[in-house]
Amino acid sequence: MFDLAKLGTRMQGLRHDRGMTLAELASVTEVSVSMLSSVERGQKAPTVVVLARIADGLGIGLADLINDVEPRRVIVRRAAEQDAVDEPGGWRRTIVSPVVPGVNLEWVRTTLPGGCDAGEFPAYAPGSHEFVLVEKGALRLSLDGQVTDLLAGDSVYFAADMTHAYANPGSEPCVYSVVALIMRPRGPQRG
Amino acid sequence: MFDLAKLGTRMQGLRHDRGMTLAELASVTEVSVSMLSSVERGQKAPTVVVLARIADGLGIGLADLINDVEPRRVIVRRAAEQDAVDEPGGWRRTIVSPVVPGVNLEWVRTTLPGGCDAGEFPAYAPGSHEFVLVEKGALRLSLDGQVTDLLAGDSVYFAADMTHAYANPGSEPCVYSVVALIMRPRGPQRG
DNA sequence: CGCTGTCATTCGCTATAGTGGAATCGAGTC
DNA sequence: GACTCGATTCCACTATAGCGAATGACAGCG
Repeated sequence: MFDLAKLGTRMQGLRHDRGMTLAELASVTEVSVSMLSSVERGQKAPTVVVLARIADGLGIGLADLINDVEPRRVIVRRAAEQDAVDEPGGWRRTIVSPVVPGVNLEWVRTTLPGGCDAGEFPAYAPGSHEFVLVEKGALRLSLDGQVTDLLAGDSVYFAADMTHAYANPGSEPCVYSVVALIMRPRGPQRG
Repeated sequence: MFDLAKLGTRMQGLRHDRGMTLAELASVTEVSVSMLSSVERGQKAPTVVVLARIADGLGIGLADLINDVEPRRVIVRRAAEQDAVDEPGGWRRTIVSPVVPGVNLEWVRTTLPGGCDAGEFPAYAPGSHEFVLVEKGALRLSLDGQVTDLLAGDSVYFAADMTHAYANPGSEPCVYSVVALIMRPRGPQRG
């Protein structure tokens, strides 16, 4: 069940952080003072439209307003800037998936020696997906420059239309599998 | 202004991806069919409470439903939070792939004790594909009754619109991964 | 050709979100 | 004390979210 009280508390905190009164927020959001007060007290459940106006008035995204209300079972990292170095070494990759006509799925199992960098891969066409499972050791995954460290058992999904690089930051070998659903680029496209 | 039509379209897409009807989603979410239909068509603005129930019924976070501007790009699942299911018979399966809206890919890693039979799975809809990689031990794969024995390192592809059964004929444990691309015809589906 | 089952939409009704206003209740301040 | 300011709570009222049931729409089947 959705925790209205928690949402209200969070809303009030954000409003106070900005030094706003209910009346001020009301004039910005076009939501009545009484409604704002009710929502902050968890006494009424706003519609998404009203909540979106409130979030906008607070200068944040609607999802941000909700994110902390719901316990997050996953970690989200957004694409940032591109910043990666590549240097191929003595690593080994195994193509697991047989080539099947009409199926654009690739399954590659890779073993990276300690300290080895598998290099950077270009962004695929939008709509491409990639899954990674670390079986052994540690893997450093860079997505458009955003670094994520993974240990054995960890798995990741990411939209593959961003540059992605794999490296083994540890000293012992790292074994990981990559399953990729690759979309063919439509029309002229680079990469 | 909040785009209700977009939210509705997204909701409907997610529901279709899961092969659910309005009635099925209604029974899971405790939201009436008519309300679901209205929201999908952008004709009504649900309250956060209702929207939270819908998101839950779709198996995603509320923020994910709302965050249409920026669909989730990166999802990390730590080893500690992997869903491990212990099936009767002493075998264990781990759902590797995070749930990604719009992507009907399933990645399951299974450990079968010696002599264990994981049982038979029904045929999926035509157009479904399945890949298997044996990491350790031996695996006996039965496809529409035809038996294939696999050893560590072996991999196989098969069109998943046939019945398929997994068993460990040896005495030592068998570890294997299955990547499945499932097409949704209709009706409830089981992994 | 109806009959039957399934899914989606529309319809009538009730519950409640949401408005505007006014009264009330603090805690300061002069 | 009187006055201000912000928040809360009442009120009457309207708009609409949300429900259950009826209605379409559309397939397969005799």
